[in-house]
Amino acid sequence: MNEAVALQFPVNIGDASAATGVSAKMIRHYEEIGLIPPANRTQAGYRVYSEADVHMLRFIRRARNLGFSVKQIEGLLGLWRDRRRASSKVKALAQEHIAELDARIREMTEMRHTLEHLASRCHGDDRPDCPILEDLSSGGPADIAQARGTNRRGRHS
Amino acid sequence: MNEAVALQFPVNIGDASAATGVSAKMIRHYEEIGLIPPANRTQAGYRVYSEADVHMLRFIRRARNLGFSVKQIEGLLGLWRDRRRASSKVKALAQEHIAELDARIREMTEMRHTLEHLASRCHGDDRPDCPILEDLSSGGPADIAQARGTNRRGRHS
DNA sequence: CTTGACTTTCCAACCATGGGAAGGTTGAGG
DNA sequence: CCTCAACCTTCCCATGGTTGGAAAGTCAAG
Repeated sequence: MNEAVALQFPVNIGDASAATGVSAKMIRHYEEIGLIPPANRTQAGYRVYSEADVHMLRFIRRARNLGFSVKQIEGLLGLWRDRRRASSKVKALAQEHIAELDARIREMTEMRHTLEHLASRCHGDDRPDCPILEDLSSGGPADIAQARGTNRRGRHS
Repeated sequence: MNEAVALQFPVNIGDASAATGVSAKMIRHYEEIGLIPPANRTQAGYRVYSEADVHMLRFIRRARNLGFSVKQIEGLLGLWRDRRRASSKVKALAQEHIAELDARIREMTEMRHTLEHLASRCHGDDRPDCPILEDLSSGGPADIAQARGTNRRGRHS
């Protein structure tokens, strides 16, 4: 149905956006922060995008969908454009990102775990007592080291 | 060693921070956004915190450690203070948050999966060919519906 | 009094994104 | 030719949670 009527290049930002799934706002933003080079302009000042530009935007969206940061995408784009790149560099970037994902997943899984545990012991009825609040209220296992009893200039003598 | 010299209340923001693990910056921020009531002040304008205040700040930090948003903590604090609360409300809040965690974990796990798959097929040597870039460059399975062939006002006639 | 560790407020940045205002451009249809 | 809607432009603001710094005031110890 949406047979995609094959847009003819170059296109305006709206078409570029629709063709790539990157919002016009974000396309401008990426240009502003230098992730993509400044677009060509019509005499009226409208940005115009070539097929290659659209290709690049799609690349960016896909990388974002995989959770790469803009910083990382900058690197990926550089490698993408460099036909003499070493695939090891790409792989390293990917693995760096995988490690980040792992860290975040681990962190959140731990939270989920603790929370699940607490919730499972909460009656969940109209009585007020609740292990969740009790834990938050006073020191579950996860507490942070205490320091500084009173300021060095404390009034202790 | 850090036998915590038992600070005497009320305390300054620095001591409150050290005693709770919430940075002074964030304590002021929480006050500003109304998560906590405005602290009492000395004549000089220094914020002072009672033992109860410190308790509340610890509560907040623990909730944050579990990944609750400030919005959610607002709710938790309300329930915490309400001795006639129904534990069901607390549980509901917790489960709402668990669901959010689940969603994010699922999302990131999926990313990790895809990425891992691609990375495993990348030689990672000095040759340039790399399935990671190839996938980003042209349509892995995750692509977004295309719309709008050309603007409605397109030059098609 | 000086020193330095504290405190205050204010302003800005991060990251990625969205919202909206005010104004210019385009092209189709009347 | 004029009007109207749908585009486009730039600009500023907001989100969420946190950190950073600057400029200035306070406080206690030496």
